[in-house]
Amino acid sequence: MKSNKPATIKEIARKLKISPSTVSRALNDHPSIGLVTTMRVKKMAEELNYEPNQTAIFFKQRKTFTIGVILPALSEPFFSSAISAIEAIAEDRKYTVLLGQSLDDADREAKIIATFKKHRVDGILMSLGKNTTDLSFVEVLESSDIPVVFFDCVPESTSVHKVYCDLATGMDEAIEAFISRGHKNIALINGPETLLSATERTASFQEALLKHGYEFNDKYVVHTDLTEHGNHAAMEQLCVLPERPSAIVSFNDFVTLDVIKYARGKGIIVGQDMHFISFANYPLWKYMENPPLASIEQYPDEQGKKAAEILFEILESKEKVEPQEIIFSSKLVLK
Amino acid sequence: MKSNKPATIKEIARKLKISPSTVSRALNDHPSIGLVTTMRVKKMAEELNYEPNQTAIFFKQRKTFTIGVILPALSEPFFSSAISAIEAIAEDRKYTVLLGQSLDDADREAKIIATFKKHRVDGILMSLGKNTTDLSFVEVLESSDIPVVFFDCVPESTSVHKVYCDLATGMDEAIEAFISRGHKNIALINGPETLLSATERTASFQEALLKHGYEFNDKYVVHTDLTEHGNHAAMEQLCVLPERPSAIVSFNDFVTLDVIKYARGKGIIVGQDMHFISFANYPLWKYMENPPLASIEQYPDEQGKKAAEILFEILESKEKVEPQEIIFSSKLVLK
DNA sequence: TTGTACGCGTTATCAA
DNA sequence: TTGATAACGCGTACAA
Repeated sequence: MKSNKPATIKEIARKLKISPSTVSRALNDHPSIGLVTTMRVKKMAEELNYEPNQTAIFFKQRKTFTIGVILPALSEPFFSSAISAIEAIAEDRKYTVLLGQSLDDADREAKIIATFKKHRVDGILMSLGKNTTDLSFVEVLESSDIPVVFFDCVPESTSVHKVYCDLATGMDEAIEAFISRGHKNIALINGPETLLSATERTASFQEALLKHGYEFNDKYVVHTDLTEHGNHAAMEQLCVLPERPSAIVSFNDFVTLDVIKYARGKGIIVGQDMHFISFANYPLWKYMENPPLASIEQYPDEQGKKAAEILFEILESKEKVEPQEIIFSSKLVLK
Repeated sequence: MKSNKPATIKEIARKLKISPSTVSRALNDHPSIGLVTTMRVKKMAEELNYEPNQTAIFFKQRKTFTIGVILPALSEPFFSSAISAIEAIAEDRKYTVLLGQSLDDADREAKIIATFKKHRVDGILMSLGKNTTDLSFVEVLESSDIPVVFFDCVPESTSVHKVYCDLATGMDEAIEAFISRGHKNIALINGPETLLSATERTASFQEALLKHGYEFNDKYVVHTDLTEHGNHAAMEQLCVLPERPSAIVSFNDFVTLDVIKYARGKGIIVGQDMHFISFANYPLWKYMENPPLASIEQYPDEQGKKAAEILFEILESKEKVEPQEIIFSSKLVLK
């Protein structure tokens, strides 16, 4: 078995009776070093199983070739897609990905950021947790010269880099799909009212209805706290309305899953008595016997890819990069 | 806006007209430093927004407080559960997690290992890809003093640390469940024959049948390459048998999803004409209208947790830790 | 109680 | 073409 202390430049130099700097240059193919010397050095390096100590190099060049990715939870297929795209880009650029799941907990989020900062990541990609209100960390990171690019769940501020999906286009297509199929009573099961993404959904829901000459009735907008119980309760609220909706847009696919299950329990036939469209485009709808009518794709991989590209653009550019805002259009995908 | 060059110990020392070593000690609450000095130093550190440069510390102590996790794909809920458990343990110990997805590609796997080695991770947790045959990297890592703990998909070697799930117990329970419900013709849709995990399944399938006094007929064992088409083809093979099986154990939940869909297309009613059990315990079965009879839980989080604990035990112990082998029992979970 | 000196592995600068 | 030296930021043995 080999020794566990990896060889260093110094050792090579000693064995060859030349100076460490010569060795360093030879290994880096510096033009000033003679061919013979270079060969000898490389041969010896090979023999001694030399491997550059990256921690020393990182330290010296003040760069770790590491980016941190912070997201709510990998259990959501949306985020596992996103991080896969990010990892692919990072690998191309010879960067490594540090992982942090916030689990929608602002404290955890803060901790992860602190850890990443300690580890001197070169940059951060982040999708905010649902409960994050304090965004002061952005400035802290900025003052440490660690760029952040947000994706999917992004802050309102215009002075940050962000990549996200415009919900309005998908919502509009959803409403249109429902209307063209003759639905009169269209409801929205929305997330907690405290969420920006929820208020956006309500706004675009209302707008889409009006645009198509429909009335907006706020009785048809209910809210869930996104727990199973909350999802069922929201559905219950809609079911007891005098004119029960026949078409429902819901906050996301997870809500729809719960709601469909609830509906089944009530004897409501999905795809016949009641139709669903939700956000996210959960990959397994195709296996369901009675899937929703459609899902609104938000392109996690495109978002991750673009966010990563922006981050690397920032890292590779010497000048300050102006805050970028990239907006993808969400899109209705029929099932 | 603050400067982007974080303050160093030297600067604090200069401002306070004391030596850097005193500052260092004060910041680390070294007992020999006077209370007043300590206070002054800390105050100045605060003012200058001092943050220890971890890359320097990592470099010096030859330790990065980083572990690498290599797994096939986060899109499998099994692995996203596992990595979440790992991340939780790592966070406790103040370690950070570097992510690498192999996508079942041996070349990618090798690349990731090389990258992790360059980054001088303190240890590695790994679940092998389906196509990995060359395990020589284990010795290479060992010679670099980077411990590896395998989980779930582990090598056969007895000289490595590994945590995995014994498939036989779950298989036995599955067969028993089928038999007790009166099934005579029980089939197995297995993965590629080249996979160790597939041969294991066949062996335990056979064993369980014999144990219950049933004959083993290899016509009832078919193989799929795990693509959608392969899954359908395997099912087709079973359907054309003279005595069509009424109960099927399949390689994993993804295979079952495809197969159930196929069965539906053929007018076969799942849970009536045909019953399924598969490995993995995919979390969304509960939303399915006609779910499989049961799923065999393989405890990704327990596996991840245990593997991480072993790794930290190795990292924290000064002596060599003997190769550990932890085997969880898989367990049938009725749906 | 505090300061001096050194080293971790590498590379850039300057000198030879 | 090569070598000596310094520096990155920190911690610590040794000296005072």
